[in-house]
Amino acid sequence: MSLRHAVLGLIAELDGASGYDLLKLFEISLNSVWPATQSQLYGELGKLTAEGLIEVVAKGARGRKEYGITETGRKELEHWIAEVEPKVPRRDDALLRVFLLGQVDRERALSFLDRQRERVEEMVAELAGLEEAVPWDDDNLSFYGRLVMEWGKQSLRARRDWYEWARNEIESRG
Amino acid sequence: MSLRHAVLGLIAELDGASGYDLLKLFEISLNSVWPATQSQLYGELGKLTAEGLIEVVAKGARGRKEYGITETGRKELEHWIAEVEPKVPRRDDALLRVFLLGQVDRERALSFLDRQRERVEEMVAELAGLEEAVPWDDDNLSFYGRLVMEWGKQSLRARRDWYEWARNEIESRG
DNA sequence: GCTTTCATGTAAGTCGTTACATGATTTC
DNA sequence: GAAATCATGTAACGACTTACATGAAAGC
Repeated sequence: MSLRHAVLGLIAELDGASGYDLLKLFEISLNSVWPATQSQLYGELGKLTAEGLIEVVAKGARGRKEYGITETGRKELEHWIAEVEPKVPRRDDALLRVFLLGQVDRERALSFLDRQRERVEEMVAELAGLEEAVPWDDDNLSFYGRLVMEWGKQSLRARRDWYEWARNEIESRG
Repeated sequence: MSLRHAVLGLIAELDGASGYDLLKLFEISLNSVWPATQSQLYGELGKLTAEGLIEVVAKGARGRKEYGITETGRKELEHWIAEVEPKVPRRDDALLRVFLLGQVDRERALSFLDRQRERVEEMVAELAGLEEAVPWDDDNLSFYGRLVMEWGKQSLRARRDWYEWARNEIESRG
């Protein structure tokens, strides 16, 4: 049930937006935190409207519908942000492979870890590039977006270090 | 498509197992990497059998069916581990909240980050306790399980530090 | 006039969660 | 004999992905 709060939150931050606006904003801002497809988005907008959390505040050209958050929606959003405990994501494709690494021979295991470390390094570089490219403002979206991006970099660096360590553990194993 | 490889991998490691065996093993070993419910498991065993990646190798009391991995299954497993690139998990409930933290007042934002830092600290302690409680063997499952657990601890510590840093960033913001 | 961008909607299929349903065997 | 454990299966619902489908307006 997080997509709905992502949508609700962006509509609140933008002070009104269309499905199309949101789609663009998801791509550039929420893509690494809570991605959403076009089809999911329009579906959710329909449900949120039906439940009275958002409403159509204006209609534009080409069938454009601009949504605004309602009082009910704002309450739900604030409640979700501050009072609902987040669940910790657990599923991790790469770690599952590490767990099962005993099923392939030593050479392939080592090269797997080396390759993953490289991939992570590329991702760090990409993020750093993105950080420079983004025109950081001093609004809330920029401020909190920067915090989130900082987490992205830190966690990738931690992952890189761990891959290196794990590789050495395997190499020095009997 | 990772559940199937988790199942395949555990059957290979155990050298044969029933749905019930796997259910128990998922709970104690894969719970923090790739959790699965009973209903998912039995469904996947059916599909894997139909596709010839596993087969029933023995039948026991109470309708018990023991599965073994086939040659096809083993090839698919090794291919998936060593050659299919893992996808990086992106969705993170807690980070989405941080991104939208401008929607609640400063006080609630700070207390949110404090509470999350505390929760992470509890999780670190829990993991450390689990690590001591587990009877570490010197088989592959233990060896690689330990590597994965080490990642769990490192990433939680990184997250804790970040929560602390982010809190201070907000506090010192104009 | 043609292409791009804006703009919305729906359908099919997979994956995951929760709950229901049933029964055999072992342990106390 | 009752309770716990072993053991499997299915149904309903929600979330996510991919693909299909359509059309209006703006830019060149």
